[in-house]
Amino acid sequence: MKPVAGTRGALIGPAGQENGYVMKDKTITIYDIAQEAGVSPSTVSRVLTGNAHVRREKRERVQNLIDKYNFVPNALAKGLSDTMTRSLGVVAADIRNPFYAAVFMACEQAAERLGYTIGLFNSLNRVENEEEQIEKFRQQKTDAIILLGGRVDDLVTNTQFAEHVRDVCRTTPVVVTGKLDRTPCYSVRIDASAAMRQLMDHLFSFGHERIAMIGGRLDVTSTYEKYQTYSAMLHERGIRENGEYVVSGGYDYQSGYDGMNRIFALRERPTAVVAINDFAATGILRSIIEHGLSVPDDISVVSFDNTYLSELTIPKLTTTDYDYDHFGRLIAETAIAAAEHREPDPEVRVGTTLVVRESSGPASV
Amino acid sequence: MKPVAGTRGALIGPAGQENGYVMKDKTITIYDIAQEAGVSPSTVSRVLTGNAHVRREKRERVQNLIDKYNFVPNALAKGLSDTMTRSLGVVAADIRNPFYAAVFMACEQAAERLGYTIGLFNSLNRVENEEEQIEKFRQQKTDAIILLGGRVDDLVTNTQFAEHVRDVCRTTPVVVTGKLDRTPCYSVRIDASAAMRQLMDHLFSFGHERIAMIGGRLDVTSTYEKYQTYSAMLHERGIRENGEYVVSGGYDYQSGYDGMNRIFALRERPTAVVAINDFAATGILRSIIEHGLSVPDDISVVSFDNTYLSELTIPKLTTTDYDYDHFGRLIAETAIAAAEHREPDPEVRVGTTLVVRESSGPASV
DNA sequence: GGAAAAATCGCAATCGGTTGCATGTTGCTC
DNA sequence: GAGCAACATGCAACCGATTGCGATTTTTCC
Repeated sequence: MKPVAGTRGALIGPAGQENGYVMKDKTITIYDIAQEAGVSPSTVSRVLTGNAHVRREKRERVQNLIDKYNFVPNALAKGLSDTMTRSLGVVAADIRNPFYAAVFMACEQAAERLGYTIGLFNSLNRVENEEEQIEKFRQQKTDAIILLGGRVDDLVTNTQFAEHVRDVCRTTPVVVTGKLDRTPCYSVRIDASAAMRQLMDHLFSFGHERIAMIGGRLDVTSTYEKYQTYSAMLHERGIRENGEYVVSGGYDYQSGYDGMNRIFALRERPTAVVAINDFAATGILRSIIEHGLSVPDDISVVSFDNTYLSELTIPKLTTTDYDYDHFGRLIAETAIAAAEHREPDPEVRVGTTLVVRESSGPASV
Repeated sequence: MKPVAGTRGALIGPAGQENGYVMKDKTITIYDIAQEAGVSPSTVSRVLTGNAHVRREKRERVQNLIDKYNFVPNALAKGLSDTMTRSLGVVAADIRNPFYAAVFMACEQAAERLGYTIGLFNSLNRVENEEEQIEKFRQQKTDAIILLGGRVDDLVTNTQFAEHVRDVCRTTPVVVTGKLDRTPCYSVRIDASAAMRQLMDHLFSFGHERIAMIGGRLDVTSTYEKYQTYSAMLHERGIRENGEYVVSGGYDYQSGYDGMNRIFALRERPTAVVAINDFAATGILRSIIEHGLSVPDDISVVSFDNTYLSELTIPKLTTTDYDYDHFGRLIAETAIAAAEHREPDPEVRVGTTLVVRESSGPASV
């Protein structure tokens, strides 16, 4: 930037406008305000931050100028001298997924209430991207970094990724919605196990015994926990676990659709299926309809997440809800508390609620 | 921040770790690198930015240290002296809406490729929020601000909002996906009129004449354009426009559902309905099913946006697609070009493609 | 009324970079 | 080998805030 002629704090000229073309106004600084108010920049800074004594008369004089010029302090400069930028960096696996969108929103709202700003980035689940963005946030000196889904959940690539995160943790607190072993970061996550329990209990109460589980990769922590619980609960009831009923895959429509088609290839089909999430459930619904059966009369379908998808399918889905506002708030609060060295609980799990809608019913004979 | 003892650029100590507790590492700066490399900070800066001559030997010496310490230049400091932060601020109406999510993602990907970072904020359509966030971005000195949907589309509150935006435009380029009259900001938007034309032609080709339009507020620019085209095309065909067939409302599931129920209250029902977007279409589908009719046999349903929703409904929706990657790229490129004073086209419209799926068919008798 | 305590407020350093200017160095040309 | 352009590199100012220190003014209290 070219140095401005004269010393700091030149006079504030009239807003620039030149023969039709918009001209950038000179950005005004505390020096400008200070000069016009006849005080020192320090004083302006003090009325800005508010935590110091300034004589009433001067305070008002300065405040008026601030209002008059619609002055906003430069966050970069502030961050530079403060070491606190009051900003959080979020890396989300895929913001198009309604689950992440909901969490992000809640998180962002909470952060905002606490006076923090949020930067978002989508990793699209590519590791390089994720690491790259974490670096970018580090450059920007965000006070904390939040990882929504993505690699934090993946037990396989976990090792090398954890390595990187571990490195980052040494300079910036990191909170993840998954589990990263032996890494000093905060974890705030859904109690996947409890959610599965609710779903299974619900199905049992309807007399289901042949229950399938479709979608999700077992190397993802939350999915693994779900499977563990699924398996355990069948055993508790003395029901033989049928390996063919567990079809792993992804977390989208197609995975649900393909998975259910696989199920239909079996000689004995289940009376109920648990989808890994609402998204997959929609694919499952489609497959069932295409096979000429109906939900829940022939087959019950339940899923996780209670995103808005579960209300717009036909039939509406029975799912588990997480109170997104609460979830998001916990994430934001944890991140901020960590940023402010208030040592938050390093591991928080949030509960779930069963939401019964139309897609589940008594087991067919 | 407490001043560090000694002069600038103390020696780099070993990574801090203390009886189990993680300790923040000292953040290293170009001064540290400079000292250890035995050169001046200017030189380090020069190898960092790359656009200056540095003797090969020194360049390598510095580069090695940068790698060794995994040094990342402080973006705040850089932004302070540069006046370019290479960051964009995005204010989205509601990121949970798959349309905005898709646009945002595309936009973000494009910006990233161009070396820019993105900050996101959700206005949830509340004006104060929107203005407040714009201010926040201004403080952060983002090089440009992008407004996705929200108030930029609203013709009513437009006046006062435009006032504010006009103010912002004087310091930061603004690009909107709508239309803001008499405001010096860039507009990149869907050709809503063309999209409607494709939908109507498609329906006409199936012999439909009694066509309803459900959802959307006429005081929103894009919706108004759609309605204008809808109306004009009926007239072209010499079809009398039935006022009761135009049911305005919101842009969500409920609006579609309620709107369609209203239609069913009429004595003569339409043979086809155009939903304001995929979201509303899902509600319409529900209403039709509940009335014991089927799509598209009894009624055809078409909509706008081609979000992933249109593929997971039963039946899958016929909609208009926008090539989101292209759309997002245009937005990002416009914003960046403006930021770099390269005067981009102030008004760009992106075309649409009809995607025929299962929800439309011949008019029933 | 006078002294100590408290409130004001400016100076100047600092955060971590970038860059114009000035001062060498090198390399080329003839 | 002289002359000159291009290259290298350091110094110091600057971006726009914050803040400790110390000087000055007010208040408060006996």
